[in-house]
Amino acid sequence: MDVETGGRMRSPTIRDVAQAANVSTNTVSRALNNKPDVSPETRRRVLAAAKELNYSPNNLARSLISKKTGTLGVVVTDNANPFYARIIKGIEDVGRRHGYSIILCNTDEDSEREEEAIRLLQQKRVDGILITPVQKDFRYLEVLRNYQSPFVLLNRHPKNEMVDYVINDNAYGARLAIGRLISVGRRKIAYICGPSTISSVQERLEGCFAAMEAGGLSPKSLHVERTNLKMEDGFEAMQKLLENDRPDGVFAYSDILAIGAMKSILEANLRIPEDIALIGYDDIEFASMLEVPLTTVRQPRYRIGEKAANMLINKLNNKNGTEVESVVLRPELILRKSA
Amino acid sequence: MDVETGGRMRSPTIRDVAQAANVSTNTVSRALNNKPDVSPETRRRVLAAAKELNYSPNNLARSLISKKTGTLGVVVTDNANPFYARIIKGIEDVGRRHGYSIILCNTDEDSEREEEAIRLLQQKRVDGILITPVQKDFRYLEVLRNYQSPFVLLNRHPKNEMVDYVINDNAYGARLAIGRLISVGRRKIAYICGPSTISSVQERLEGCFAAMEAGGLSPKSLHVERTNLKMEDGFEAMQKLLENDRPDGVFAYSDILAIGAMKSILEANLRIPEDIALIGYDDIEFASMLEVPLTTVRQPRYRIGEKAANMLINKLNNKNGTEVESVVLRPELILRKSA
DNA sequence: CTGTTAGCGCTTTCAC
DNA sequence: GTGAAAGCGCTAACAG
Repeated sequence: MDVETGGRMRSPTIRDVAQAANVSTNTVSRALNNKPDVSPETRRRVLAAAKELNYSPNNLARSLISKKTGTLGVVVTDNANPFYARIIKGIEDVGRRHGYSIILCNTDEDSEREEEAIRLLQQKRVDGILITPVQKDFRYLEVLRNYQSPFVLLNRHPKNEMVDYVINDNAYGARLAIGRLISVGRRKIAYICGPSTISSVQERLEGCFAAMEAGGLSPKSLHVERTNLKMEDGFEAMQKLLENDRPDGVFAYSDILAIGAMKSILEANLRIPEDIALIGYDDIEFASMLEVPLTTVRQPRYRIGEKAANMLINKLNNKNGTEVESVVLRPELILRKSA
Repeated sequence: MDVETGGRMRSPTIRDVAQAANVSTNTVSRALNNKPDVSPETRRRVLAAAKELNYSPNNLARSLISKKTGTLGVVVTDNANPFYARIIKGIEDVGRRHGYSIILCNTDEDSEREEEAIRLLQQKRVDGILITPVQKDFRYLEVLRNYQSPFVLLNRHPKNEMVDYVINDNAYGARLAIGRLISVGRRKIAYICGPSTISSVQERLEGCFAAMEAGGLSPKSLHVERTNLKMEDGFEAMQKLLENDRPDGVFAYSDILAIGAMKSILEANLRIPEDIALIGYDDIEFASMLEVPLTTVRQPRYRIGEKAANMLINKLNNKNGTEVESVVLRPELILRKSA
């Protein structure tokens, strides 16, 4: 309900409630915040007045004083990517339980937008930030650090920097994948992946090399096909691979890329896994429902979100002092039909 | 960069900048906001000082005065559902272009949480709200209306109420689906759907009836299988249908339900579409990549988000006065293998 | 128990 | 052009 003042409507403030209840604003504040030192009778009157006026406290004013907004910034490359969508869900659940809401920003893998997003969140004075960095450059780290509030990195992290992050063991995951391809007799193996600046891309690459070595194949023989991270990129990358020196085993950096690759393989009238064995990464919801159910390396996506949110909230409460924490979750190979 | 005051660090305020530049806070404000009446030299000094101190304006204080937060609330049932994920993306894109960020809230189809979310957004003084109502009751409407700011409903809307909303033509979409099932010779048709309180569920049901009639089948013969909206619900609903009086054509309220149903059908060693033709709704990204590529009714998900965000922002700018606007987008049938 | 005063960081009059 | 003063809505510190 709004309050009328000379014809203009405005939402009721604590002063309106105070007047209605015939007390000072201070008393209203204390009654509404369940502080002691308010007589039951007064409290009752205040509550009644607040309800009557449909009063809703203005968190902006509160935050200005408390220096806490109860808001976390979440920066990802694309909220519609099922991988991130699920992580966001984990963050939102944990956040809500602890009284935080989240402001969502997409970067679409664009460093400019990433920087804008961080600055914006900073201006809105979010209490902390959860971010999957674009990693085309390092500006984000500088901007984040100039900001006095805590942040936790998701999925990607800079080498040799002391920052909090939650990732999965990318090298291990890649070893599982390549190991599987080798164990089903594949010798001409390709890795379809994204830009080399992205830490998870590179860590998986190193895992690939290690697994090749361990499997008695020359790491040099691994065909690394670089592209971007959209489904179409996977499609095109696979087409290239089909055109020259077709592999018999393909490991894709993500399920999204794998799906693109799958499309390409099937369109070429080749069979999966008979002609080409295919393995993805992430285990998004639909991996099991695909035309060829996808063998993939599962990351605990929801838990990544949960864990990161919990870490951030602990930091906000100043648990564990200023100690830097990194969490590496273990992925697992999910065998289906594609490899 | 932070400012030190007796050992305690705090982020720099406009006063710190003013001191550093040897001007009043007022002048800083005007310089930073590109207002006229600031000499070039002063402006330069202010900007330099702000940069030096790494000053970031506090939007809370600004918003307290301007009564605008540059934030929109987005309330959906589940951000990880690909249907909503894509709508959110549309909202985020439009919002960002117009200077709005978004606070994301999930309800998980729970009216309590919906009410909490709206109240929270209200306290945070978001400029407007975009919401897919749970529609288990009507409290949300009351709460939204008590709030002085505009809102736009997504996908679902109450009957006989003057509110702004963006939906797709559910009855039309359902007619396309049922029409298709009939045209491929199906006579025993089932509709797997959610609770009857949800407007889109009922509108599609009415479309089903109309299409049955038009196709020469008794509307009464439509088997309506009510369930909830998760994939497992689709699975279980289909199992029930298989057990008693198996249909030869199934229309599912959503692709998610259709996927559950598909699993159930294939597990029973029945063929799609030979034994049972199956049609979904929404056309989520993966519908075309499923084990049996899904025939479905496509909704323009991204555009729903875009359109709703644009409507809301127009209202905020007080275009179109106070006129209530409802937008009904036209869905289309996408023929694939399942029907 | 309750009211008064001051101030969070900023913008907006209104003087000068 | 620039500064001083007031105030957005609220809470914290201090009186009484």
